[in-house]
Amino acid sequence: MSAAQAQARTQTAPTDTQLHSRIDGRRAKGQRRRQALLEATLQVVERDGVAGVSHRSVTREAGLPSSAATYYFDSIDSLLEAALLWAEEANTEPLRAIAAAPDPPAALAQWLVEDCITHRERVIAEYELFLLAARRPALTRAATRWIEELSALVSSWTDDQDSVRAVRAYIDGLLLQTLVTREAPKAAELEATIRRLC
Amino acid sequence: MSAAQAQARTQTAPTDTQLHSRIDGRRAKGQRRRQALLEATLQVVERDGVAGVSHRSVTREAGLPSSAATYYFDSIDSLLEAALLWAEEANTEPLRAIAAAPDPPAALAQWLVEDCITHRERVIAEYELFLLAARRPALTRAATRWIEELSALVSSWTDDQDSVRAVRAYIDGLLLQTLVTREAPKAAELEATIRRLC
DNA sequence: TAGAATCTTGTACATTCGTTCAGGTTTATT
DNA sequence: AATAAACCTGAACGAATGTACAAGATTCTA
Repeated sequence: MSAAQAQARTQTAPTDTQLHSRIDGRRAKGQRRRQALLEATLQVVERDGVAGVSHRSVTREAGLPSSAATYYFDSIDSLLEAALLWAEEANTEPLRAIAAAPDPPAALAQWLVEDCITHRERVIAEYELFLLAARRPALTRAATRWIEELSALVSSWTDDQDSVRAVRAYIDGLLLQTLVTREAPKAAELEATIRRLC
Repeated sequence: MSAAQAQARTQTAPTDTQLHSRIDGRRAKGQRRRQALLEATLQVVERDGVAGVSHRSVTREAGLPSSAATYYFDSIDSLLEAALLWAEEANTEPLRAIAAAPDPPAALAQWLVEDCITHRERVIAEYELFLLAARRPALTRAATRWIEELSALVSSWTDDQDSVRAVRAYIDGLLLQTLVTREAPKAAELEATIRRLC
């Protein structure tokens, strides 16, 4: 019952704001809290990994009552899905800037290296959620978003789809190994390999 | 105390078999059970992910009393570490065979594609543990093993270390994306990209 | 402002978790 | 065969987990 209610609420929320002339304050608060839970979830994943995510840990992080997690999200999975989607959306803007740079491959290489170093925990969190999608179909759509955005960027300077796939795979693999070995990749080498693959 | 005892036991076990003229049956049994716990751990990771690994789930899988997990391993981490190391060792033999094949890049490509399809859960499990190493330094050594073995193989047909790193990263990234998107990679494309990177 | 509708949460429940250790069991030694 | 040493485990502990829902709080409507 509770799950079905939450589901219905989540789905009707967007259309409802259009039906009323004025925004329903109750719904608005709900949206704000949903957002807070997403940020809290990402914080927890960064700090303790996906394994650290529980209704209680997330709500504690967000400063909300523990029952709020059950109330605003059907399940932990839907919370993780939304969190991954939101995390990937944060990459949209940087990727757009890179596409507009004078030398996209160079800009991409530099951004990746910096991201890995200054936001290590965040990148680990993203890959944990990414890999989790291999098990939970509910997360697949969110995970695919990263793949698509990266593809779109690479496609802006090459038309060969095999090359796009290759660059994409190379980047994910390099980041993964960087996270594990703790050895920062060299931007120059990264850039050179990207060019070699196009 | 218990942790220290287990540690000491683990470390002295191998040398002890050399000290006695006959194998100590007690130790032998311990080794057998330790191995059983490793296999059980990998089974659990394949089925339920790293999150599903607990003292109880592993011992249940192995058909041993729940306290056995605490007895034979200091912690869940050391159990996971040993399991990852053991899992990677299972790849040693196939990689050696590939190195001896008439066309290593082609053999590698084919093996990877087949592995991804027929042992999907197993590969997911390996990458989960691999990524976990980014958080747990105790797992780093085990994770590095895969990197080193793959490097050794690629090094057998190219001397350029940049190329070795690139191929390694490409392979890991491709497998990762394959697991997430559930789209099997084409061996021909994989092989072609590997060659392009050398 | 009163009442209705909706949203929110405190609380309780049954499970599962990691850990501990006294006591039992197995193996080696004499 | 008897003793000693090492190995092993059942049972119990407090802590943390997901879930459910009645009661309370808030917001809208008339």
